[in-house]
Amino acid sequence: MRQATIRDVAREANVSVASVSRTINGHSNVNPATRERVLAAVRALGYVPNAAARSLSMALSHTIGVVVPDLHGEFFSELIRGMDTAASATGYHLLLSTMHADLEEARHAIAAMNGRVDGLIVMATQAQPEELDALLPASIPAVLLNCADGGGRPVFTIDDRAGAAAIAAHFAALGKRNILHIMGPESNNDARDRRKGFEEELKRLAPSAKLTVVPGNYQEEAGRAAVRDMLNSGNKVDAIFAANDMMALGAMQELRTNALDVPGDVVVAGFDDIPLAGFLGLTTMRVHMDQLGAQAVECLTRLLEGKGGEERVRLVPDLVIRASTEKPQ
Amino acid sequence: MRQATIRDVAREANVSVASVSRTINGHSNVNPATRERVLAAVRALGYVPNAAARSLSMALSHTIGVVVPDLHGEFFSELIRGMDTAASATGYHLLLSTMHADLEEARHAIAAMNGRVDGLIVMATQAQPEELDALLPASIPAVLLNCADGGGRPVFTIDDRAGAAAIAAHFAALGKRNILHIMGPESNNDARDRRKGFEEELKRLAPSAKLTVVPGNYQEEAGRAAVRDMLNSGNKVDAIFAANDMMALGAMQELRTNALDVPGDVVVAGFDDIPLAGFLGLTTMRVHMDQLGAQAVECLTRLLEGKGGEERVRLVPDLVIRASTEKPQ
DNA sequence: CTGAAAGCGCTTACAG
DNA sequence: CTGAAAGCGCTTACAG
Repeated sequence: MRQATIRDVAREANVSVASVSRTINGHSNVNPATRERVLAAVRALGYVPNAAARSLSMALSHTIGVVVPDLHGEFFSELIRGMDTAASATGYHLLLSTMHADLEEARHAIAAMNGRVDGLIVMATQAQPEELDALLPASIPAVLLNCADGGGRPVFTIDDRAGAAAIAAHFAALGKRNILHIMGPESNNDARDRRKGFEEELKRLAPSAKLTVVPGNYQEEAGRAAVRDMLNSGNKVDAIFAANDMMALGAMQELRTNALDVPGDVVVAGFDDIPLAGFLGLTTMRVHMDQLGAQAVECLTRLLEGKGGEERVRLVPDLVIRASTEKPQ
Repeated sequence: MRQATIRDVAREANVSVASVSRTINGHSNVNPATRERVLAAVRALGYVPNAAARSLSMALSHTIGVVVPDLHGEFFSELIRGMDTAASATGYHLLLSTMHADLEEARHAIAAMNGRVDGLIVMATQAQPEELDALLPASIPAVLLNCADGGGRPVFTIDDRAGAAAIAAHFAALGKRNILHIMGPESNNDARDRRKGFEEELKRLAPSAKLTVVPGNYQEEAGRAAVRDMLNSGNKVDAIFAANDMMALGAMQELRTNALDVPGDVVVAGFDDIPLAGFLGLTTMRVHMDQLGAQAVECLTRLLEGKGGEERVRLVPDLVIRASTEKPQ
């Protein structure tokens, strides 16, 4: 069955399409009697305005285009969920595309969004400012996620350095002085920032502490291997910070397998706060991806309403202390 | 900067908009020289067609509207991810809305999609067929998820009964005869189906087995409580099936706390295969929400292309045997 | 192979 | 308060 259009309603109510439009949109300059006739016709025909036609006419879609590398895992689902919450709270919708870390795909996705969105939220982590300029249409505002440099556009990021620094402060407060850091992949921005933030804060708060950094790959086994190597080398470590929870959990298990007590002999901390961390009592940094998504949407809607928007927001993760470290005194 | 339109391109290339349109859309009836001039103008102006205008003109958006109750948790994120994979493989986009189990919100979301989507995928689990008829526009096809009755529309569901039956068969094959089922909330469709499927298959394969069913609420603590009650009552159970993984994990922990061996004394199985289940070695049913989403999208695109579509697909979960039950002989 | 024109379903000055 | 008309940016018969 064909959807009724505004003309069908106008005919049914014996008025012009202009009057139907005014009634639908709640304009005040409509005679009450006319309004009633129109509303009756709307009900009778089950009329629902065509949003695409309205967008075209008003050059406004009340839709936000979202382009992310992937949709895999809690990280992205929380991000999208936060965006959805903030968007629907302000009457916006979400048009979703994945780009698989491929700028060509991103270009395609953004082209397909032209005319259907009022603004964009794009996570193109590795993109350079010039690439972003080529990618993003100059005609609509865009907010970036986890980009090093947005080339003047608002950027929202998780503050990895501040997060890692919080772990360093926690270790320092516990009096730990022989510390192992299991790094994430060297090629990974977050991994580098976590290491840097941890190292700098530790140096600042506990200059006498000894820090050993070993490579890792974010997998559980890397955490286990780091502990085995440590034990073999005879290095007397009293605290371990792994760049993510999976490696921290691997380290924790391996310590216990070797009859070391956590947190009695060695305290362990991770990063991300995956569900397993809560279940197994791992101290970690909780990353609020939903808040990041929500804030990005709010920034974009402010831009769309011409109310400006922050330049760069770094969302600091929360330290969640659990049984794998002691509570500070 | 204003986006260039097809008229700008036509002027720049000194042709009519019709020729620009034909070139853009790869029609064959364009003189090569004209085509080149047009393409040059497109490049020069950075022209990108307005997708909303095209949709309106062609009455085709190549977009699928997705309405789900929520975006929380792995369940939904996997569903959306599966949809995205299938959609982008066939050149479709996803317009996303959440309805929070509220039919009025769903109506609103669907109204906002009118004219912007070619079809709908809706998860309105509790909706009756008449409510669905009132909710869904007759003008475009819709595919339903996890609905008991789609009122003639295609419905895609997880086959909870078959999944639970697989656990029953597993227990029967292991020779278990004194069995406890920890149910999910009575009000929950899935929970009821899981119980029913388990009970029927057990009766069929092991008529002599004794089955005790106790209530639960999908929380870890309900699993623990069920085990405590069982131990207090002196009931000699040799197998436990919990309606979801969290309760199964609670039960497993509580058994071990009480010096019972899993799977030696009691085998335990859950449902869902959450990440924790893998980490802690819980036997469970793996639910492929991504496949469900992908199949729903494929069904809908087939409908859109007039190629019909299945009426009702029940996706059977996979039995994943881990250390919490023995391997069958 | 090409262009002028109508049409997709809306909104909004403009004139009355 | 109301309607005829132009316009949003496209596509597509139609005529040439």
